[in-house]
Amino acid sequence: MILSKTCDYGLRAALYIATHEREHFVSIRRISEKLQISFHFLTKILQILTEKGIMISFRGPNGGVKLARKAEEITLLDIILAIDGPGLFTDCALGLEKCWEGHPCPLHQEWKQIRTDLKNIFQSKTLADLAFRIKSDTFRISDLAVTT
Amino acid sequence: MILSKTCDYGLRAALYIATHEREHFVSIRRISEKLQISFHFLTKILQILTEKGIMISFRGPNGGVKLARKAEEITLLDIILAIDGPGLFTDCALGLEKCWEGHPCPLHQEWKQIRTDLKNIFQSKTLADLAFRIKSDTFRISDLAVTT
DNA sequence: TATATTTAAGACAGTGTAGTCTTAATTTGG
DNA sequence: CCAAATTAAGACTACACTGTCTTAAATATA
Repeated sequence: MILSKTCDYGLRAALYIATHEREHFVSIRRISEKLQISFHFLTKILQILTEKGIMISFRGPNGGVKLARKAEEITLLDIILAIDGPGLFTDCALGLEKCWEGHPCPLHQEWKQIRTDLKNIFQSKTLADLAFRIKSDTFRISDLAVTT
Repeated sequence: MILSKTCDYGLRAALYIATHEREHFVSIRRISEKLQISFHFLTKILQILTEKGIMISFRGPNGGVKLARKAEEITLLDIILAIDGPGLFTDCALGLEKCWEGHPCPLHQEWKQIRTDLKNIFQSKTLADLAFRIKSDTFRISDLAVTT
């Protein structure tokens, strides 16, 4: 698994929110039901994104979470870095602690390229980009169909 | 972490063996000491590679393990598939079970390309390719220098 | 044949991720 | 002010991955 399950859920939830932005808060209960993710678990994940300043939360009736910035300004990379950290984009393919230009593992150059490609993909896609695809109804963020 | 630690260790051990091929068996104890990997843990990992037909083992004095085929004929992909399985090259970026051409997640196309690139890199590199680099002494398979 | 060497096999423990549950704090609306 | 709704926080459980240890089986050699 490239991304942790926690991160997968975080991304899916962010995409759900991005496709339902109407200036108000979306309740975590609703997201968890629509995406079939454990409510309590999702709450903890979204707390991380709130702590990191990617989302804003609000308690009480009509509370929930919403994106802290416009969906056009949040990339998948922002969310991945917040939840899984930068390891995916920095770690050695063979798991060596000390692997750099001057002291490379035998896969270093090729791996550097893959890591760059990976980072570029996640950085070049915003929540708005993918939300657009989801709204076009041919892309999905859950194993089951997601209704409004 | 892209590859499991078990897989990282398996790759490093295979590369060590490939750089020390002299037709005879290399003891796991020796590999574990040279690469600073727990002996018992490494034994279990190499048992997997033996079960999968990638290595051949032999018990008793002067026993150990060796490559079942020539280093030129074993790719990194062979070892990764044996230990971690094919998930890295098949799984959806968002962790969806049901994500395919007809029912893609919004990152499907881009992700497919990354998975292909990943697979190509691992498939195009044989143990011999990397052993050659290691012997040139500018590449390493351990955080510490590896002596003969 | 006896002993030392080495892998095989499996039980067991430690750690981190994933997931559940309960209680507290905040907010709205009657 | 009170009750309901909702996130925050933290304790707790389950499971997989990582790592350790012990015993068994196989092999070489003296």
